[in-house]
Amino acid sequence: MRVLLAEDQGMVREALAALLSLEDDLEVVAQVSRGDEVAAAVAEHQVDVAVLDIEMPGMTGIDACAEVRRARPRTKVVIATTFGRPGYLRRAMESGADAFLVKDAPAAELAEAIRRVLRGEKVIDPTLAAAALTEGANPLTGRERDVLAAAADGAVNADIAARLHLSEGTVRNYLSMAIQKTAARNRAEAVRIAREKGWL
Amino acid sequence: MRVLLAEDQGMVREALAALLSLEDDLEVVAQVSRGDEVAAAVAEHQVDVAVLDIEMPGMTGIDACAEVRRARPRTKVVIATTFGRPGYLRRAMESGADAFLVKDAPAAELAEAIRRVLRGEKVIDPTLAAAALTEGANPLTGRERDVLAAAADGAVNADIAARLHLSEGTVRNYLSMAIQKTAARNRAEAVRIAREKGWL
DNA sequence: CTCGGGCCGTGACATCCGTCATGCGGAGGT
DNA sequence: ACCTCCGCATGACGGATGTCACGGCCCGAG
Repeated sequence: MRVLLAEDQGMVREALAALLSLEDDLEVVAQVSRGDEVAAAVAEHQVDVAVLDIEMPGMTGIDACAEVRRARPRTKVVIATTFGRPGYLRRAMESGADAFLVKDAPAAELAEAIRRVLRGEKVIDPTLAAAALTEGANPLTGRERDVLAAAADGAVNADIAARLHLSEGTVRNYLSMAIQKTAARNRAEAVRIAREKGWL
Repeated sequence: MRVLLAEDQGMVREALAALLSLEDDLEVVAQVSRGDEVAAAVAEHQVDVAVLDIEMPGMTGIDACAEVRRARPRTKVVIATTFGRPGYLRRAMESGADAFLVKDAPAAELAEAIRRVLRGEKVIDPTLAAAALTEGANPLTGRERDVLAAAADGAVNADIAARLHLSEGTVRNYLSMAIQKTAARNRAEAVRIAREKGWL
C-alpha cells in the first residue's frame, strides 16, 4: 500500500519512513514537511494512506486532512500527533480522519493502525475518546478564540485591539468572557487551559 | 558501537532505533523514556554513545548528560532536540555534550554525528553556534528564573509568593527585573522571550 | 576591609487588567 | 414577529500588576 508521510521534523519523518519500510506490505512513496503540500502530493503519488502530523508550517494536519477528504475521498488519513488533546481529536474526526494516534504510543501501533484503516476501521485511543466526550464542545466563540490567541504570546490589550481592529474595551470584554469560560484567573492561565483542551 | 536512545515519545524513539539499526556499525542496545533512567542504563549496557532528547520527564537530557559525564566519561553524548535554542546549546556544551543536533535536520546527520563524536570530534550546527555566541549568557539571576518559571503557567502573584515562600512585593520586584532584562512589556511576554532564548 | 552583587523585604504610585452594566445591530430559529 | 446569540462598543470600578526608591543581610572578589 502506498503511504505518504507529512511531518515537519526531518529526522522524525525519515525515521518513521525507515520504520514503515520494514513492513512488507507498506511503501512510503512520498514525504512532505508542510501541511499545504499534502493534498498535491497525495494526488500525484496515488496515495492509499496519508500519515499526518498536526503541528506543521503552512497548514495544520487537520486542515490538510479535510483537503484530502474533499479531493480524494478513498485515501485514508491517519493523524499522528505529539499532543493528545481532546479538542484535536474532535476536530480531526470532524475533518474525516480515520485514525488518531499519539506519538507516545509504541511504534508498532502505527503500522497496525494503518492496516486497520485500510480495512475500513476507525482507530482511536479509547482514553482520548472518553476525554473528548466528557469535555463537550469548544465553548469559545470565534472572536473569543481570536482574542485569546492574540494574547497568547504576551501582547498587551492595545496591541490586540490594533491587530484585530477592535476597541480596547472590546478586547477586555472578550478576554473576560474567555477567562470565565476556561475557569481561569487571568489571561495567561486561560491560554494554558484553552491550549490543553485543544480549543485554541 | 553500542548506542542508547533516550526520548519520551515512544513512536519517535522506536523509529529512530529502526533508522540507526540500518547502519551496519551501530547497534541500539538500550532505550529509555525518562531522563533519570539514562545514567543507570548507560552503565549497565556499556554504552559507547548516548543520544538524548532534552525535554523528558524525570530529568532533562542536559542534566542526564552531566550525570553520564561524571559516571562514565568515555561515553560520548549526542543531544538531539526539537528546539534549537541558543541557551540549550550553551548549557548542553557546559554539561559536556559532544554533539548538538536539531530534529529538523535530515536523518542522515544523526548517524553521521554519531560517527564523528566517536572519532573524538564535536558536532554543532554552525547557525546555532553563531546565535549562541552573539546572545551572551543568561542575564537572569537564579531567583528571577524561579519566579518567571512560576509565572509561566498563569499563576497570580500570591500563588508564586506562596510557592516560593516569598513576600508578594518581592515577587513583583523579581518579575519587574525579569521583564526589564528580557525587554518585555509584561510577564507573559517575558516568559515567551526567555523561553525562546533558552533562559528558562 | 570595602565593595559589589545576589537575595529579601517594605511602601507608594501609576497603569493595566478583569468585571459588570448597558446599549445597538444583525443573523438565525420558532 | 419575537427571542436568542454573537459581535462590537462605552463607561465605571476595584484589584492586580509593574515601577521606583529605599533598606537590610550575606558572600566572594579585589
